[in-house]
Amino acid sequence: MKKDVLIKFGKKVRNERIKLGLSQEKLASLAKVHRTYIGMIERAEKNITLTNIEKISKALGISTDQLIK
Amino acid sequence: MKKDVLIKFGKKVRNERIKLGLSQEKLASLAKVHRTYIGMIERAEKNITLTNIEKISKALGISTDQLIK
DNA sequence: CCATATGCTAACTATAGTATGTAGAGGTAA
DNA sequence: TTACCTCTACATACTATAGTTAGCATATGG
Repeated sequence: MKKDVLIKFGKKVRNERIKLGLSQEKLASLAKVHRTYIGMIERAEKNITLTNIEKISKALGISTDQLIK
Repeated sequence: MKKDVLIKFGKKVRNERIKLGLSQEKLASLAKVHRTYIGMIERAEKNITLTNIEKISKALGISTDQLIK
């Protein structure tokens, strides 16, 4: 029931986060979203909206389309 | 209060839709979403989720990241 | 006149996003 | 061992809003 597009996105977020040596909590505060929300996104449990995709991509320092691709 | 990222996305959708000569209704049925929803997206009135971004990009025949960029 | 396309409102249902708390894994140190 | 950390998974409940649907308006073209 988990959508491929969400799984792929979650993996991308986790990879980029770890690459930067950030904890979920650090990334959350950078992106100004809740701590547990980052975990949910990485586990593909939530269907993220475009504005939050943008927030997270900025926090990760990469372009939005790069994070989707 | 409308977010830039949503305005940009809406314009992109409208441009691609018109380029293909599709009405909002035709695009909606291709993407399997409601007619008025396409209008709302193009007018940046809704904060679209990743799964719907994918639906619409597929209906438009372009990649998801292309539609975001 | 009629048909097609779009904007817009309003109401509703489903779910995104927030927040708290608990538990467990892994590391470090005494 | 035991006692702390830090990080993450996960459950739960709540609030905000995404997404659905119907209806009515206006514009344009046949």
